[in-house]
Amino acid sequence: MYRIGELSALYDIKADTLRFYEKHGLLSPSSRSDSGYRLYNHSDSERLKFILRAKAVGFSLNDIADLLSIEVDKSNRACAEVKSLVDSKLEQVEAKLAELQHFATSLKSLSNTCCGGPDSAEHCSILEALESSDKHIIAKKEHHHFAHSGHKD
Amino acid sequence: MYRIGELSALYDIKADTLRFYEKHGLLSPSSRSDSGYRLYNHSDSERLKFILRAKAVGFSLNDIADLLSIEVDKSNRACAEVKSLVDSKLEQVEAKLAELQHFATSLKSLSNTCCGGPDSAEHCSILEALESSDKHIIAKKEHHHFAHSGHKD
DNA sequence: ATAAACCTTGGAGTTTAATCTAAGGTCAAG
DNA sequence: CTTGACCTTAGATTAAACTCCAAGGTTTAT
Repeated sequence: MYRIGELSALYDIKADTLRFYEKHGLLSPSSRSDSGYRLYNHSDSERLKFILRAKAVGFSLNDIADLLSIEVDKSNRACAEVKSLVDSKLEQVEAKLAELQHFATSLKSLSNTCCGGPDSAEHCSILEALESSDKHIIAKKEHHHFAHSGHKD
Repeated sequence: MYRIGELSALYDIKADTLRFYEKHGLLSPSSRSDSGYRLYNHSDSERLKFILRAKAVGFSLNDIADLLSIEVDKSNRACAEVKSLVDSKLEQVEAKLAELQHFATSLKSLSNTCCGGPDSAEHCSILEALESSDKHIIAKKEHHHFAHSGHKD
């Protein structure tokens, strides 16, 4: 059992943040001491970890409340309603994944081209790197065929 | 060339948001009309796309300003300073990727177990699904050997 | 040439997610 | 038995990211 100060220290957040999450229905301590102190157990701690991870990848506290509300009735009853929620969140997650993979590729290529390679930089900004990673896909189709194609600005 | 209303409509944001981004140094129109209207070109539009994508995957506007500031001097001069910025952003992106993959796996397993399978639900919340996806990795090592192996919590 | 739909600015207001303050109760150590 | 670190509550303040408003100029269509 953790008191509010212990749990907040564990995740490097403020005790106030935990009270804030409680007020907004995201995380309540599973019990209280005789004198009214909040007491969090392991499961509360796992729930907090989830909240913080979800937040880190761009979900709002409302989104997270939705995710946490996915508590399917064991008797298979609530499944239909829940499935659409899960699937819509899964779509969001997969869209974010695709974006991030794009970013990662661009940052890697930026890092290699600008700072690792023997030549002077050709891709010189994250934007150019992103554009060139798009072009790379097209270039494959056109078999890397860069003639003097009139580039009008 | 887009006017502010056209560009904002294109990305389903408010014109005010574009003025806000301009005030905060994220995106300025490449020119103005005679009467002072903002005029955005294709490259401005690409920059906006980048901003919105970065935002969607959990970067703050400050983070995004950092990313956009990665404009390496063609002469290879600024590379050293820039490389550490790129690499630290890459680390952030890869951490987010790992989190999201975790989420995606859990949501998929939740969807399958609860709503697709012939059996009644066993994983009944996103939290249990996340926990069980951790266990799954351990289970692989033990060659899917679910005997009564004393599971001490 | 005048209305409707757009644009300009500066500044105020809103939402989300915390973070701080004040006034007081609790608990372990000296 | 009191000092200091911790906890309680309610409510005020902050910061980021918009979002709206007022007063006025511009463009386009009739």
